Amino acid sequence: MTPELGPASEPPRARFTRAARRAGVKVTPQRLEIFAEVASRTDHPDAEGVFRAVRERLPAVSLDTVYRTLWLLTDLGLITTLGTRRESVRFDAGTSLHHHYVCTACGLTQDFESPALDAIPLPESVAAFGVPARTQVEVLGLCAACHAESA
Amino acid sequence: MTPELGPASEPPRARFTRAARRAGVKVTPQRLEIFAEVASRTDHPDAEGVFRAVRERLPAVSLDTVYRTLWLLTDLGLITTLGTRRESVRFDAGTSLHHHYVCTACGLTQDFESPALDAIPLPESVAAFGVPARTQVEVLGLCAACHAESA
DNA sequence: CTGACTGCAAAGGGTTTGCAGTGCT
DNA sequence: AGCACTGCAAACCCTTTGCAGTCAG
Repeated sequence: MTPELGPASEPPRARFTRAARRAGVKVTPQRLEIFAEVASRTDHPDAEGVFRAVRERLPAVSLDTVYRTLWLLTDLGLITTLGTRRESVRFDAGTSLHHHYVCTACGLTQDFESPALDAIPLPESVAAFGVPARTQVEVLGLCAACHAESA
Repeated sequence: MTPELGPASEPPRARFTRAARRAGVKVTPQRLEIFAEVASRTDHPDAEGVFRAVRERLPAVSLDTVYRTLWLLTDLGLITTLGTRRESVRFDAGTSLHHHYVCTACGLTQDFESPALDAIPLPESVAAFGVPARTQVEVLGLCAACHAESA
């Protein structure tokens, strides 16, 4: 699911081209433009945001191509998604401080507790963002079931 | 947005009743049942999952009441949502290892880097879940703008 | 050339909302 | 008794899918 993220130094278009050739998928102007857009941004745009930006250079792109391409890039390991995957919102009775183990393949989220992780010191730079309330560690990986399946 | 999570020891129904009285919202069988359900679970059900479970005790509940109640409980600070809020999926060109500062009010997510956080030792218990790939720290709080607004 | 890819439009699934009736306070 | 709350059903939004034409390899 996330084989490698590749060298950050190589220009986006070249990186995509190499990854696409290797995976046997076609290199199209839409895909180049979409990857270049995501790679150039430090905020975390959703599909709509990418669409609006890419449309300025490629007026004919369609939103569904943006979606298809973003998931393709995810499968190629060139980008990742934030938070839980393409699922519905999940709720959590916040009765105790805990951390999450999230399976990147199926989205299964399991809690674990760790007094050591509860007390992580934050870098000072965080203060610039606002007022932190709590800190959670998110461990991303494959769950046992998905790992067995991919073997 | 998340004033307090309250004592975990108090029974769920009593906790909800106190919180509701204090906030001036009504205590209904549906709300009691929905909160009791979420509080009793360690997995992270979505609205549909809560709905199915609650329906066994309250056959007449409707899915939209479950939604309304879950967001009410979130506003009361009794439960939280997992991952980013009720938004669309966001994408991230994963070029470097970074951590996230997430505003619990507006969902704004900002990256920051911290070599110290990159190297957190994980507790051994995590190995039981599967094969970890990477670890990210998620700092939850208000962003500067939302904090200013709530003041 | 040929199959993968795109754009279009319509379907899909999760979530929200307007309304009239119900029940908590 | 009054007003918040519920259930119903329709609306909504984001995302996905089927199809015919197009283009990269």
